[in-house]
Amino acid sequence: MARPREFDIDQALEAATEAFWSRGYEATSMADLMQAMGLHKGSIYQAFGGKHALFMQALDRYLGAGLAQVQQALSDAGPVPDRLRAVLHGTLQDPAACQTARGCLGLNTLVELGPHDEVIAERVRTHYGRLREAFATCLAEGQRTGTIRTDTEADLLAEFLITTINGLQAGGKGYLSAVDQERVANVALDHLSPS
Amino acid sequence: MARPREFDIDQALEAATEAFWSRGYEATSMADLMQAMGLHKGSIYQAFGGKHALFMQALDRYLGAGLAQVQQALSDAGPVPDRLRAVLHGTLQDPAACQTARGCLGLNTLVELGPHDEVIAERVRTHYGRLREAFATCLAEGQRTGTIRTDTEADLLAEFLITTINGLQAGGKGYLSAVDQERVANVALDHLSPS
DNA sequence: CCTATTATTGACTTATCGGTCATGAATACA
DNA sequence: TGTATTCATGACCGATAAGTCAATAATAGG
Repeated sequence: MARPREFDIDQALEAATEAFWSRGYEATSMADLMQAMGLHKGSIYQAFGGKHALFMQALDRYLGAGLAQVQQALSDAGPVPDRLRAVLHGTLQDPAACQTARGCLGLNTLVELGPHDEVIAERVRTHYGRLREAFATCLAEGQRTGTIRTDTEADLLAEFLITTINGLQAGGKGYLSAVDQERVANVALDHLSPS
Repeated sequence: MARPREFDIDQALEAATEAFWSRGYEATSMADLMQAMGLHKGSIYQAFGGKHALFMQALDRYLGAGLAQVQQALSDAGPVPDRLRAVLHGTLQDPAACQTARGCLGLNTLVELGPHDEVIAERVRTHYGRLREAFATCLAEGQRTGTIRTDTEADLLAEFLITTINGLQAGGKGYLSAVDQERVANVALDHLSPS
């Protein structure tokens, strides 16, 4: 029995995510967010509780969706190496093509806020933990079916892949073209084959 | 024939580097810099010309020193794999041990400012270009002496190594312990051996 | 229709941002 | 010693930061 909200929470959160994604946390002002979300300042504070709280909700939404996407791609049918290749290639981006190479919001946040914001660091930590689990499960399957080398634990190979992805995301923000990213990704993927 | 400067430029620049390194560009205020450098605001503006100009000089100094260090380590005596291992291990850091895991200022800058500041992006781009050259030269030597695989170009292997390093630097800012970083580094280094 | 409850709006507050500048101090050279 | 020149100092500036709040609007239940 009250006045109903005039905007969609999830849609507003997505708009906020876009803003944080392209500019980073510190460089995104409330004015930027107001414009991106199409809302007045008061509405944002009432619905989300402030810049930091808004960022957390946007981050959670982003990480959750990204994780689900990866989990699905990794549990597809088809050979394990193909799934891994699809996931890695799916993350690439051309810094020349995109006006602003946003990279991955998770990585951006890890680098910008990881060492200073313990609450956010915790979220990012558990996200990368889940990501590692997803990769490790897929890699273990590959090890059982003979398409992935067995002389290294699946968990470690998973961490290696995530490290590669993060390195590629970083390179894509400035000095690595999409083609070069793909070449490097293939080098990493080659390393997973049984010898 | 004028009043001499009372502080050391390079020392002040190093203090500024420390500040930018631990907090990032946006999150470091002029007040932070004043405290870190032990200088009054006017002196900083007169000597360096403003926050952005100061950051550029600090970044140049940092990247130059880092490149020289890597170049020296990569042209050491001893087997090529040992040199590469030394360089990779030299970049690792424990996020738990350090209060604030600063990572690498070059990577931090690439992620924070790469897509938005063309002047800085250019510096970072040429830095990573030189870094790739240094690694490629060392890797090519290893290929000639039989300690590095020859089925992949040295340039590509170099880019792969830099990608790994950047991924490790990122992981070290939040979710990867020094031990785990070392494990992943070893996986990447294993990939360089001839089959 | 009345009322309780929540949403919207935009003016307002306080603090801090990067940056400027007038003043006074310290030196080298004449 | 006088003077030109650069340096150090900190008060000051307009702009903008995040955040607050009182007034108004819109709904649901009674």
